Amino acid sequence: MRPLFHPAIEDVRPEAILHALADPSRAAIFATIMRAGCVEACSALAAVGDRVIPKSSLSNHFKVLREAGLIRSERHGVELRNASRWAEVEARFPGLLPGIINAYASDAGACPRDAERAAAR
Amino acid sequence: MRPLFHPAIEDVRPEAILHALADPSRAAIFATIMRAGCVEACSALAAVGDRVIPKSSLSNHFKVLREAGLIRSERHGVELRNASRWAEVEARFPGLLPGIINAYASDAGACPRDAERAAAR
DNA sequence: CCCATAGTTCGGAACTTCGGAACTATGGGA
DNA sequence: TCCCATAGTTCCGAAGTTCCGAACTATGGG
Repeated sequence: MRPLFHPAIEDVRPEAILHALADPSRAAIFATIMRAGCVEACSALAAVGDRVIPKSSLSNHFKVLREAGLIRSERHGVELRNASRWAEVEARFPGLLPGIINAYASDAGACPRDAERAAAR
Repeated sequence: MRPLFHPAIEDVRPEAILHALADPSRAAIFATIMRAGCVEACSALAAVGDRVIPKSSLSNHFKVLREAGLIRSERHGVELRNASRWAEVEARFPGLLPGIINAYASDAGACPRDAERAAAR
């Protein structure tokens, strides 16, 4: 458990980032870590929207984000603090993260309405 | 087979785009369609780098790109012509596609050297 | 030493992806 | 018209991935 693996920024691959953020829960977790002034415990994110994420799935989501090079996790006492690696990733792949985060943000407005429409059928 | 389904641009979801482009073969296919002046037959893309892609996998890749809203396919005689929906997607999610395409492009330089280094061990 | 809390690992069920073989659709001769 | 060639699609089994509950490990506080 101890040695949390973080890839060096030059080993970060675009496909890993896209794969990590192609899951809306993971994208939401990542967006929260970014917005939250860059440090957040895993358990603070146990829900996305109104959906509860089981601990084991959460643990896996964090692992995927970590191994994609998107976040850095450190043990602080009994909990894990997660910081986004935004600046590093932005330097390596300029425009990638803003594009993705904006896409999800602009979609968030459309999504509830879609859900209503779907429910109305 | 006949009715090729294309989502309306407002139904296109960011996670579908990320998922479609998280596969390097599909990203390469999409980049080629874009660069090639926007129209290309499926079979013109039967290889990515030096790797041959079987017909059935190719067909599936095109389907994923189509259903993600990234390309538009039309039958022209016996073949399918594929055009990228870049402008529409760019209008809906500004910066998303350039960010992704640039990330892959800037990684392409790093990749062969990585391969050499790995081979040298 | 024991307990509580925070995460990780394990393992099986459900889902996805890959690719070969067989199939369908379209157009061009003869 | 019939047959052939070409371009894609569908089917299906093997291999891989994801999800999540249960059991486990690590850390710190009585």
